[in-house]
Formats: sequence, structure tokens, C-alpha cells
Amino acid sequence: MNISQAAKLSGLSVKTVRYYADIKMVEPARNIQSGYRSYSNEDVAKLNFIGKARRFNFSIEECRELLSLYQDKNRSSKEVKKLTLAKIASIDEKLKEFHSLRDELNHLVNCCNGDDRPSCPILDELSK
Amino acid sequence: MNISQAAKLSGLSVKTVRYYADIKMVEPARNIQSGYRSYSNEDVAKLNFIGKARRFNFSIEECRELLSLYQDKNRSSKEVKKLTLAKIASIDEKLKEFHSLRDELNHLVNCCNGDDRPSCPILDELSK
DNA sequence: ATAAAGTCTCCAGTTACTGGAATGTAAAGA
DNA sequence: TCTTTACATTCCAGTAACTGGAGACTTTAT
Repeated sequence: MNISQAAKLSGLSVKTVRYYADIKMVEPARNIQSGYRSYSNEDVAKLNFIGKARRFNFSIEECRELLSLYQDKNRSSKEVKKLTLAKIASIDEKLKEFHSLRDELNHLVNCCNGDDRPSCPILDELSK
Repeated sequence: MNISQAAKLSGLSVKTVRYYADIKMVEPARNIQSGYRSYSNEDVAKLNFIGKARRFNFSIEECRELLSLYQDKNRSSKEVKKLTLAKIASIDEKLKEFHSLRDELNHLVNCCNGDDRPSCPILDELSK
């Protein structure tokens, strides 16, 4: 199938699918006449896999790793679990950051009248 | 003062401070002899302000906006509050995303034996 | 036959810096 | 004064993961 069909089936944009071919993540066959990329069902499965992993916040390099584990029939589940646990830890980090950020901003907003006067505790805090 | 002093006082890197000059956020005077950037205390205060706003996850463009409000003696606190509330909302969005991401990954990890066998529910899920 | 839709490659832009090269200036020590 | 060292300058390239667009070619539909 052509690239737009593969894109549709995998829920990715054509640009993104082409990008994944450029960086050698999913390299489809080529139609010799036209030069068009020709995607197999397996290619689409890989695109799906990557799309999902990306949505799970795995980086492209991590996706590459997961993909090779996915394709390796002799892999151990330990390796995958390790990658995933590391990902969870980094998400927890971000969660903590965002939580405290939110709380601080929330506090500032609650202190701010939000009227037409120039006095503003938010700016006051930022300038300290 | 020279750039490294300004950087130290504002807690930013020299590269970053120079970058902020390049993008016309904080444009210091110049020493005519040497061409060196010459930072005033006010410049440093602005750098501090920006540093803090960046740590609060405001984008450079938002910082620009906050900075001009900060320098505008006739501003209303309403405008600042609006920007901040929008920022909180976008942080809440990210929090939600990361939370559900974490929960899903956690679930997968709990299902995974993590041993030397190839069977792995994490990969199974990613390939669905 | 022609027009529209799809595809190709290649280049540039996004965000907010960071690293490095080549070069110039200032300050400190011998 | 000379020299070394530290600090400064500009400019170019790279990061992550795409996205947009130009110009050219192929396929499909009318």
C-alpha cells in the first residue's frame, strides 16, 4: 500500500511516516517504477507499535530499542520491564515538578486581585 | 558589569544570557572600546525575572509579555492573572496526561514477569 | 487530453538553548 | 614590557521530533 494508506491505518501523518523511513525506523519497500514507498502489513504493525510507544512518552531512541526487542523472538521480558520502569520514574519526576509548579502558580493567582490596578503579587514574586 | 557577572547574579549561563541579548529580550549597553556587553543592575533584575518565569514554565514569548507588563507601570493585574491562569490550565493538562500515562505503564509493569522468558505483556500491549 | 490528487526529494523552521571554533580584549604575573 | 591566562566576541552547527512548503514527477479520474 502507499504511504497515505499506511499513515491512515497507523494513525500517523504522512509526514511522520516518511520521517520514520528517513531515520530508518520503518523502511518500506519501493515501487521500482514510481519510486513510491510500498508498505506491508508488517510495516503498518511497526508504525502502530511506534505510535503507541510515542504516546507512552518513549523517545524515538527508546522506541528503536523497544522495536528491536519486539522483533527479537529470544528477548527476555526483563529488558522491556527495565526500560518501562525507567520511563515511569522519569514520568514521576515530571509529575512532581509540574505539581509543585502548579501549586506555586495557584498560590500566586489566589493572592492576585485581578483587577484594573497595577499592583500584582504575581509580578512581585517573579521580580524577587 | 560584564556578562559573566550578570550571569552569575541571575543564575543563568553566559550562553543563555547572550542568547537573551540576541533575541532582544535583555539588551545591555556596549563598551565602545571592547565591544563587550555591559549589564546594569536593572538588566540583571530583568534576567532574574525571566529566569524565574522560565522556571515557572512560561515560554520565551510569554516571558516577553510578562516582562513588558512588569515594566509597564500602568498595567492591570488582570492581564497578568489571565496569563497565569492559562499557564495553570496547560500545566493541568500535562498533569492529566502524565498521570494516565503513568497509570497505564504501571499496570503493564505489574503484569510483566520480568524474567528471562520472551513472553512480555508490555510488548503485547504496544503491538495491539 | 487534461486536471486533480498523491508522491517524491530537499530545504527551512520550530523551541530554547548548548557546544565549539576562530578571533579579539583585559587583567595579572615575571 | 612581555606573556600567559581568563574572559569576551561572532558565527555555525546540533539537539528532538517533527511540520511546512517548493518544485518536480506519477497516478487516477473526468
